Amino acid sequence: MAATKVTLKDVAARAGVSYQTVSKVLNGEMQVAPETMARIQAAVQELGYRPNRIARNMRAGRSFMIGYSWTQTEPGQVNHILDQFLSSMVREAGVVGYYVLPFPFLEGNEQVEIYRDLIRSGNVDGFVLSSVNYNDPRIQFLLKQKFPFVAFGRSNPEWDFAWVDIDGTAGTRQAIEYLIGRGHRRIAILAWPTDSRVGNDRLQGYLEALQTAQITPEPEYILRGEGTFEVGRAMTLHLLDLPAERRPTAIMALNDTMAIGAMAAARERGLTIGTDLAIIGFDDAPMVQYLVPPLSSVRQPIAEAGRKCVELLVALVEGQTLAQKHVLLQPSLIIRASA
Amino acid sequence: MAATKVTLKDVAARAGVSYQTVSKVLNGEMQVAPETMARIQAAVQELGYRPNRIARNMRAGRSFMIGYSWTQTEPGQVNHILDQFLSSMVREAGVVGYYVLPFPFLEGNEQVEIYRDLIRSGNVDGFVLSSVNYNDPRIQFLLKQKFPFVAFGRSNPEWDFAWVDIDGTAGTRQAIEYLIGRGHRRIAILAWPTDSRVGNDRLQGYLEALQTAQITPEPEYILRGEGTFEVGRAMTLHLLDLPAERRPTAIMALNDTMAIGAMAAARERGLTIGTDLAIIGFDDAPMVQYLVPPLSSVRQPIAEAGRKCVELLVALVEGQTLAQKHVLLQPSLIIRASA
DNA sequence: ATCATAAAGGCGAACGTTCGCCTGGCAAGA
DNA sequence: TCTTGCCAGGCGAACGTTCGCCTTTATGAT
Repeated sequence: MAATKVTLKDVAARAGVSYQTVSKVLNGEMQVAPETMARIQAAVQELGYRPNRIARNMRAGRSFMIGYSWTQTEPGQVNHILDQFLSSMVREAGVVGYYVLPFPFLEGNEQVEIYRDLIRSGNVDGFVLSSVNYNDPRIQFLLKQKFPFVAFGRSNPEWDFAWVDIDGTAGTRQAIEYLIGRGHRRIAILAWPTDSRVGNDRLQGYLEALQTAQITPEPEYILRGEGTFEVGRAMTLHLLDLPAERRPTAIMALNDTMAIGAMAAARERGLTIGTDLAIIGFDDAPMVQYLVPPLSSVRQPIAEAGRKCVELLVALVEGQTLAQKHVLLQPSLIIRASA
Repeated sequence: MAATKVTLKDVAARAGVSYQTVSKVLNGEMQVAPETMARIQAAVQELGYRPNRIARNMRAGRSFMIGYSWTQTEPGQVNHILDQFLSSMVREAGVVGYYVLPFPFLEGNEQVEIYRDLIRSGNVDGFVLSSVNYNDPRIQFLLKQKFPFVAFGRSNPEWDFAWVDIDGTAGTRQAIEYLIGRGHRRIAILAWPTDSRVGNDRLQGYLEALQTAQITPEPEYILRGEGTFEVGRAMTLHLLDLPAERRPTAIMALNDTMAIGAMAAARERGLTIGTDLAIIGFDDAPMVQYLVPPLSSVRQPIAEAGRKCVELLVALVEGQTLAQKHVLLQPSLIIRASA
C-alpha cells in the first residue's frame, strides 16, 4: 500500500557502514570521518529515511505520549475551550518530542479503569486531566500509582500534585471591583453548587471584592445552581422581582451561558442591559461579543494553560524536579456594553 | 516511577507455560487444556497483565493510529465542530482498536511535510482530513503516496478518494424552500468566495430551490465575501439600502457568524427580525439558540460524520474494499424565531 | 622498537510481541 | 505392533531501534 519502509539497515547498506553506526551518527553519539558522515547523510536524504517511532519507543520503553480526555459537552453547550487547549498542548508537545493521545471520557469508576489500562499497556507516559473537581477519583488513583500527571484545575488542598489553573477568584474579584467602581452596591452573583471547586473559587473573588469595599454580602444575592441558560434566567427573574430597594443593579454570572440567561430575564422585565442592569459573564465564549448588547466577560488564558500543562508534565515524566509545581494564571476582564 | 511493567514472560512464568503459549491463548489462536487456560487467566488477573501496545504495534508493523489535524480558529471564532467531531472519532476508533493522533496544522507546503514525516516514521496508519477545499495539496500528496485517508469534505471532482461530507446543497435548499413556502420571493444569500468548495455547494442549494420555485435568481441578491460578522453585517446593510421594492425580505447566510452580522444590520435599520426580515444561518452553533430572536439555522450531523470517517478509514487501512467510498450526510433545518 | 591512546566503526543483545513451524504423547484404526 | 492423526504446547525468529562493549588502525610519546 504505502511505499516500503526505509530502515536503518537500508541506509547503512547504501552508505557502506553498519546500521548501528548510522543510528549513532544520526543521534550525534559518535564521531565519524567526514566522508562517512557525508555518505550517511546522502543515503538518508536519497532514501527519505525517518526513524521508526514505534521501534524507538519500544527500545526506550516509553511511548512519548500524553494522555488527555475531556468531558464532551451536551448539545447546546459550547466547548470553546477544547480547540485552544488541545491545539496548544499538541503544539507544545510536538516541540519536545511528544504527542497527545485523546481518549474517551467516561464518568465514575469506568474512567479510572481507562487510565489503568492506558498505563498498563504502556500507551502513555503521563496524563493531563481536565474537568477536575474535589475528590477526583482519577487524581486519587494516579497519586497512588505514582504515575506522572498534571491537572488543569485544582482539587483537594491536602493532595499534593502538580496543577495548572486559572485564578478564578481573581477573575471574579476583578469583575466585581469594576462594578463597584462604577457605583454598584447591590451586586448579585449567579453561582454554582457548593460541590464545584471552580465555582467556589470564582465565588470567593466576589466575597473578597465586597469585603475590600466594605460591603456586607447579602445571602439573597448569592444564588446557586447549575450553569445553564434556564437556571441563569430563572435566578435573574427571581432577583428582579425583589422589592425595588433590594433589587440588584448588577449581576455577575460564573459562566457566559448563565449570563445570557440573565440577559433574557432582564429583557423580559423590560430592563435595558448595561444601564438599568449591568451583567458580566465568565469564560468569554467567542460569540458573546455579538450579543446585544455585547457581553462583558472574564477571559481565560487557555492556550497558555495548555502549554504549561505539557511543560510541567514532560518535566515530571523525564524525572526532573519541578521548579514550580503549581501554576496559577491570571484571567482578564473584557469590558463590553453589558456592564 | 510507575509499577514495573508486567510482560508475557511474567505471566508465563507464573502459569508454568511458555510465553508464546500465553500470547496465543490470549489471542484465541490456540486450544489448551482447561486447567492450563485457568492458570493463565489467573496469572493475567493477579499480575494485572495488559499487552504492551508498542511491542504489539512493532511486531504488526503498524501503529493503529489515525492522524488528524484541524485548522485552529482565530480568536473570536468558534470551533464548535471540534468537540463533537473529535469525540466521535475517538470513540469510534476505540471500538475498533485504533487511536486518534492529533497533530499541528500548518498552512501550505509545510503541512504536506508533516504528513510525509508521519508516514515515514510509521506514526500513523491513515489520515482523516478536515478543512478540505479544491486542489488540496494534502489530497494530492496522499493520493500519489497511495496512503490511506478519508477526507471530511469534498475536493476536485476528478480526484478519486474516499470522503464523508455533509450535503450543504440540501441544507441550503431546505432552508430556501422553507422561506419560499413562507411566501418570501426576494431572498438574498450571503455567500463565500468562489474558491470555497463548501461555499459553492451551499450556494448551489439556493439556486436549486429558486429554480424549482421558478424564481429567477437575481445577481444582486448573491453576495460573496469572507464568513465573518463584519462582512455579514456590511452585506446586509447594502441589501437593506436597496430601494424598497427590490429590498429582500429574507436573507440566508452560509454560516452563523455572518447571520449574526445580518441580525446586527437589521437591528441598525430598525427592522424586526423574523417579521420584517427573515434570517437563517448555517451550522447551528450552540449559542445561536440564545440570540434575540433565536436564530434559525442548518444543523449538521457532525458526530455521525466523525464516526463515518473512522469507519471508512479503518476499512481502507485494513485493505478492505469499501462498500461505499462516499458518504453524504443530510443536515437538518432548525427553525426558530428569526425566520 | 614499544607501548599507550584515541579515533572510527563493528557487533551482539535487548525491548515485548506475534507468527510459523516443530515435537512429544496419546488414542484409534489397521 | 505399527501407523496415522490430533491435541497441547514449545521454540526460534523477527519487527527497527539503541546501548554497551569490542576491534582495528593510525598516531604520538617514550
